[in-house]
Amino acid sequence: MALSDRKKRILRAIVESYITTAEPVGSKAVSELTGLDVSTATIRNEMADLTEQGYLEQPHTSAGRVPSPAGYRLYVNELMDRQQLTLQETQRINEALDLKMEELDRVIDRAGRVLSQLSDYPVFTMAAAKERLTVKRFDLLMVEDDAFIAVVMTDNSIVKNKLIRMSGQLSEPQLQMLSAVLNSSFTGLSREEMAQALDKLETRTAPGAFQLIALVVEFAIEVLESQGQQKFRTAGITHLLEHPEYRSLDKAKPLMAYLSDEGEGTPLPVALDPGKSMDILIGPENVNDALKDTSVVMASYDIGDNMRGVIGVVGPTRMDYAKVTARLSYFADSLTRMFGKELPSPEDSEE
Amino acid sequence: MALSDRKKRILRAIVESYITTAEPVGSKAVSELTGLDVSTATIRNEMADLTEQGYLEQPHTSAGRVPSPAGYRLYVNELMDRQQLTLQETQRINEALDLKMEELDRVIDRAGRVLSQLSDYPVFTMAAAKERLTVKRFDLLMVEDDAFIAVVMTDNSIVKNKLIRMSGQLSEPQLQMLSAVLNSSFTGLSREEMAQALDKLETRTAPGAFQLIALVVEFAIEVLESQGQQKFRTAGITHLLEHPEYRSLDKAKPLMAYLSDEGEGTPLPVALDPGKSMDILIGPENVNDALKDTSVVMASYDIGDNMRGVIGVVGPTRMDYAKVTARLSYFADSLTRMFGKELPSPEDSEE
DNA sequence: TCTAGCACTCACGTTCCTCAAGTGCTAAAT
DNA sequence: ATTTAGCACTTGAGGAACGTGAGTGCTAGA
Repeated sequence: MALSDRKKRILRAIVESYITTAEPVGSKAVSELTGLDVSTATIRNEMADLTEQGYLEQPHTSAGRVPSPAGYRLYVNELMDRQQLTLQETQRINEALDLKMEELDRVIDRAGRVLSQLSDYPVFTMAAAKERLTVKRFDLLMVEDDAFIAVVMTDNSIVKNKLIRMSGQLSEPQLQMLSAVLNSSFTGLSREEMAQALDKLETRTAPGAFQLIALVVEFAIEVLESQGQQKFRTAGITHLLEHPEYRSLDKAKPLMAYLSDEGEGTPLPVALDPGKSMDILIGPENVNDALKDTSVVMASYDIGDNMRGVIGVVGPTRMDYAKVTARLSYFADSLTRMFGKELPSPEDSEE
Repeated sequence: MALSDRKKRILRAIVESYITTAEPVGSKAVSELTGLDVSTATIRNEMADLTEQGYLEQPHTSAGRVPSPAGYRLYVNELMDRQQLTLQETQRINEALDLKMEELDRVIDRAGRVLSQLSDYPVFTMAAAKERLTVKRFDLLMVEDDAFIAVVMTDNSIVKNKLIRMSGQLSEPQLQMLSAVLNSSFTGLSREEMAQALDKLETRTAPGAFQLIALVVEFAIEVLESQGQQKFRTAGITHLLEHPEYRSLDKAKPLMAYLSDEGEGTPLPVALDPGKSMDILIGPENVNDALKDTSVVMASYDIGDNMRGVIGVVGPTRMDYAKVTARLSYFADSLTRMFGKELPSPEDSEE
């Protein structure tokens, strides 16, 4: 049952008013906002209909109306104007991203921070490998008599290194031998496969050499792990406090704790459908309990061929969807353009 | 003017009660807490004295007393018991730090998080080079026909690398030549000196080679910069909300914003005297406005010979100093023991 | 020097009331 | 059949009045 045009106008006015004021909207206000040339009584009737159809809610018998999740859903799907960004804003974004191409993490962190400032909501970011990662190449590099640097280059061209100290000494040819073994037996393997290959190798290799190889392979496994892991980061959580729905600490605390407990074992809040480039979850559509009264708008971007990131905005269900989606999609597009296919990774990595 | 023993006992009782309850303390409560065998009236007299001497304050005529900053100061300097850590806590700390020895940043991040959990206050961390940093050694490592990895090892044994792509091709001997130039002309120099040396080199080197050298040196300068920078990070800001003094958003917001605006240009909140290993700043003793009603307890730890870090706890002036100092100093000591002199860098070396 | 007692002060919680905003319904008008 | 005007009703917010209790300062006596 499609809504009449007038109902849509009314719903839209209510959503937009409530988004900005966070106060229930009454029939009089709607009449003024829509500019409809009908009396408030008529509007009340329409509002009663909308309530019955589940698009609006009443906090209590005699307050104005508030959009229900279904109302927001309809709004973002059909009613909302795509907002234009101002020139300053695009500049701001570009600056944040351009800035001499630092390492991946930092760029994304910075992106999160700026997006949060532009949207007045907290922002989270996440990045993870799409598929299986492998080591493309090992290099060993003598630095002192009793130490060498192991350089590991992954599939997606991330390069990491580690200084390895030995008890004995090692000659250059011996090192080359190790390097040859590593490159022939451990490239192109996933973590589990590497572990298996290492087991097999143990029996038919001299213990001394095996020990060194094991050290390097363990390091490589760590690298793959850290790349494969989803890194969850947040920025601008304090923006939450600016919105009246989080004035009460009981509301704010769980969500803030959830968001700020970054890094360590955060149960991932979201999974974006591979097809979509942008997704909106409104209130109860979120699985996680901490997000039940919260909306999440998120977009994905690609990092090289083999990784994908998600950047998202978190706010009250009455968040300003039009504003947020505009900024978010611009960000995600810029990030993809920046990290996209050709240049598969931030070239510098470190440790 | 030294305080009488009884006055000290009273002050101490008031501070400790107020620390746990966050409620003004009345004469009756003091009488019970101290176990002094005098009437409440006597205690009232003593409290009046203490108020006059500036160690206590009254929120309003007829509430109990609250410690003034001077009161806290006296408490931390003379009255406070050094708390013992429980076995579980030390284990917790050790686990957090041990955990297979990841890179420096992560260890410190994790340390901050655990310390925050143990103390129920937000924690900040900072690390910076003590003196001038230089590059100890360059290595160039061919990876493909048209790309090589530049490995830079600093003074304090931090190793970073970057993949450098070229337009043309390069032979192994040519690469060795570049490496020789870098190691002879750019090691042991500070950032500024490297920039100068690069200028001088330009005139007497072939343009192609010079361009590659410039890329590597620029990278090296970036590395030194990033090491020299003070990295300000925080953990557990939401703990603030658990304390009644930050119930009102007007109080909580500025401080939280200040703390959570990590990374980017945070005006550094603190500078620890080089001599001291632990320092306590109470309320107005803080220079920064956002910290005026806030106390900071911080301790320093050493990272190798050339870097020093600060880890600190932020909370209301009535923070539980005894508890915090105990945990903090244990952390700082452990960190120093871990990163201290001998093994100067995050890379762990295996025996 | 300490104590007991007393009058005084304030913040806080409760209750009660009013007020304004907004509603639903009905009856008349278009 | 819709729309409008009018009206009675509901409800939360805000404010005044009030009692309560914790805590104080002061004074007089031990």
